[in-house]
Amino acid sequence: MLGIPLFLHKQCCVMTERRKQYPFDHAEKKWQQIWETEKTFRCLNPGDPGFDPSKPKYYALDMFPYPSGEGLHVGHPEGYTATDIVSRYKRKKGFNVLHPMGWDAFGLPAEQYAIRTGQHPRITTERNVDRFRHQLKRIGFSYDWDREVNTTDPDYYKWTQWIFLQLYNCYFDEETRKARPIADLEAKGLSGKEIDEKRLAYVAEVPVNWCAELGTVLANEEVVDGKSEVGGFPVERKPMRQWMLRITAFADRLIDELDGLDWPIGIIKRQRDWIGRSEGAEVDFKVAGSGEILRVFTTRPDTLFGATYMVLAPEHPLVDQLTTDSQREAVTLYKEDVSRKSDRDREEAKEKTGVFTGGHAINPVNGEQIPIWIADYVMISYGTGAIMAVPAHDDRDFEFATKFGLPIVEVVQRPENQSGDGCFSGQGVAINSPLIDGLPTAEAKSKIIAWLESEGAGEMKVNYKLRDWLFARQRYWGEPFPIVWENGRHRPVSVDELPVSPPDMDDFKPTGTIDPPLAKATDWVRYSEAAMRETNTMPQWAGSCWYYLRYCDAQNSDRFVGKEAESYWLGGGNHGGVDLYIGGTEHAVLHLLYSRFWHKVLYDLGHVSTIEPFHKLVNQGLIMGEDGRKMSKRWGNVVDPLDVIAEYGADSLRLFEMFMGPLEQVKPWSTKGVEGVHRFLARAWRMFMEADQEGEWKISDRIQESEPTKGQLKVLHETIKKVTEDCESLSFNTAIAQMMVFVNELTHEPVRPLSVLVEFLNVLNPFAPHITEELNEQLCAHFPSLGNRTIADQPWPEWNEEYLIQSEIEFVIQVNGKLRDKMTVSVDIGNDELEKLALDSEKIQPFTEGKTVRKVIVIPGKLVNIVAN
RNA sequence: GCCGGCGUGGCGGAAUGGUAGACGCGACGGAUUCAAAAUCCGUUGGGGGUGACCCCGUGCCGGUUCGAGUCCGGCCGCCGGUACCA
Repeated sequence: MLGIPLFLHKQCCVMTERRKQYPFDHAEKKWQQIWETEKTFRCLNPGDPGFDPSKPKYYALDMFPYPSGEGLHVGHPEGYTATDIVSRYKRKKGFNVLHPMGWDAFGLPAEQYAIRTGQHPRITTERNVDRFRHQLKRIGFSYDWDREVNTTDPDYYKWTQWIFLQLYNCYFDEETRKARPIADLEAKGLSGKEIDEKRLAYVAEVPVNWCAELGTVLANEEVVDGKSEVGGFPVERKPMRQWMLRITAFADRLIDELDGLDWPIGIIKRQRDWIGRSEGAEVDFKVAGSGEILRVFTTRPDTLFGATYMVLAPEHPLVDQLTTDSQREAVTLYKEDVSRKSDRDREEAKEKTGVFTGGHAINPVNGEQIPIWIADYVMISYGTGAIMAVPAHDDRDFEFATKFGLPIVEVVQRPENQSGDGCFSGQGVAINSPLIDGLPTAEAKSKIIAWLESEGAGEMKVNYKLRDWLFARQRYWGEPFPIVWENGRHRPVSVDELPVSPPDMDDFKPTGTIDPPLAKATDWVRYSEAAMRETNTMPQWAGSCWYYLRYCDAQNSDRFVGKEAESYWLGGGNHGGVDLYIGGTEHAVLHLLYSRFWHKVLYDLGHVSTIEPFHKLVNQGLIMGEDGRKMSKRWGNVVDPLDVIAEYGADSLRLFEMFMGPLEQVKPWSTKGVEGVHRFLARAWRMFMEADQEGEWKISDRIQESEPTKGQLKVLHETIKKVTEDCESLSFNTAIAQMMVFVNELTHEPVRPLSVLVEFLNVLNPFAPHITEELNEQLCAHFPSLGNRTIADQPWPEWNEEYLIQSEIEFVIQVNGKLRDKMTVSVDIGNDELEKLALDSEKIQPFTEGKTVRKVIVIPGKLVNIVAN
């Protein structure tokens, strides 16, 4: 195995040599070095020396990555390349462009690694960040690295904690629908306890997904099949004291204020669905033979007369009290049964189950007694955990009633055009409902709600699927809360104590109890004689909620973002907010919702100038492995951008990322495809350069300071137009195709006018910044008339429609919509003449012979269609 | 089940209701070469014809239109999201 056959080895070297069709390796490193040392893409803020206030601003943002131990794969730079092209394009269009990058670096993997190895998460995090930064720099992105942020940096999380204190120190005012300082409440004379109940950051005892093995609570989406997603450890539901954020107060605004946003409709819809607003009524049912009241939520109060039984969630607090002795055993068994089922089991159960409690409730509209059942198709976590069952008009109730032989009473007349029997859950006209008979559903609803309200038996109610945000984690590697506890009460630390840094520890293992690892740092926890520090940390979402704000003014040590910087980068322009935000769909709901929530609070408190943070959002599609499977270690199909760069160069990588297909689409990686765009760049190179006898590259003799021909101007201006429009619409794949067309044409020209080639370098530059700068430099050295300049500084060229006009146009002649002939005629030919030419065409004759020409349609500049039969 | 998105050559993909398949990959043929690689030129949706040309073709069925990949209705398939939300 030791002796590698020599010929193989040799062939291998030859392969590498042959692929370097132009000296990309040297040129790319050179220009990256220049950009680094000269801070070419440094972006100035208002007030900075040299800042040009006359330019419009453009903020192009990437979703910043979690710097994992694996490094980037070629999927990551897809969105980054898109924003980088737009950034470089906009700079050339005369914008001040903010294009930053940073690290979402708190998180579980670094902590898990620390638990296994004892190595401090700061060390691994730093190493991973270095690797990510190195990879990104090798791709040649035009980030302003002076604005790099890292959520684990004390200068950063200081302000994360500061924002938490803003949330802690304000409440939601129902009247103005705005966050207000709690000073308002103090002025009104509310007690400390009453105020604590209104804060946007509050403490509550809530059931959580507790994973003892990981020693932390998990979000619902981190629990799969009743086990932790990471490690597969058992997860149990248990009530725990937790920090919560009152996002539900903003539910309506989070829906309504989506309106002006330029987001994919799918994402808007998912946000709406997640918030899950539904309008209806809460109705009180008295429990027969006791003073208890059972409250239910329904979106169809108009069907109240059809409620033939009631169902409580098995976990409902009144179940035990309602259960009669004869049913007690069955109820207890059922509850045990349900508690053993995982959420997944419960969801997948096809057959409805449930038991009768023995108790009865009284329907407020007609005084009828209806049986009370418990069943696991009713969830304790939604509405009131109890429903009135209307089997005639609800599919689930219908299924349940049919199975258990419960009565079904129709109270909505289905419209005549909708036939069928069984359950009807649509809108119709109320029947068998004395108070509302004959009314269509909408009116019936409002009348019955008015009646309930007058009787004190219910009220209109809006329910949301959205829950308050569980904001605490039992972890080490996260932002500590700037909170201390004294005599069972919490209070904030003073702002000048920020940042509250995590203590240095060697042992990051979970404590084995519900106490977070920070509890082990007893010196740190003891804040004073009487007060103890909060030992929970914030979830990873916290740092990513506001990083786009910090980029505006990343070095500011007095404020989370300077007022002027914030209002310039986020407030200016036609709309507010980030002008372009590109990232994956995996953040369609949570990250974007949480960010929007914080932003709105900061807006209400006067700290930011827009109601929404992200004006335009685009999701890039996943890049699959070459085998069509998702890129993962498991399949061994992961492609490292650095390997691609070593073989074909960064420009080829960038170009191929964009050439694969539409940005939003899922598409597979292809090494052959990279070779394709690499060949294109090599052809572009050879359009400028040729190798002399010694194999040295020099400017081609065919490039001359000559007048361009009409044809050359035409293809150039077509290219400028196409690339400009495609940059605006993010259709980079077709922009590249057009540039290929340009190179194919110009390559064949015996003389290539300098002016034409220079403009081409301008449009190619945002896509392939290294090769274009290198060629430009060579041109400048050879043609003194160009002066000494860089391509990135040159303005984006305008296209001239005049050059696009052709003197002769090829017309298509159709008979009955089918292509039969083509002819080339002068552009200024009249429609009548064209029509005549078409009818007289020899090739057309056979198709019109013996037929009557009914109509001739002439589309100027395109075609003639003869209708004949 | 429900809600999105998408079905176009061997493959990735182009096509303001107006020449379907731009551009790229692959394949085939040729030039160059001792030979190869690289490069350059040509062909490349299917079928028929010596040929000029002809017929068929954008998942399937129907509709609107002078004209449909594109618009409308109904199906089928794939991908993503979501799930007893009362």
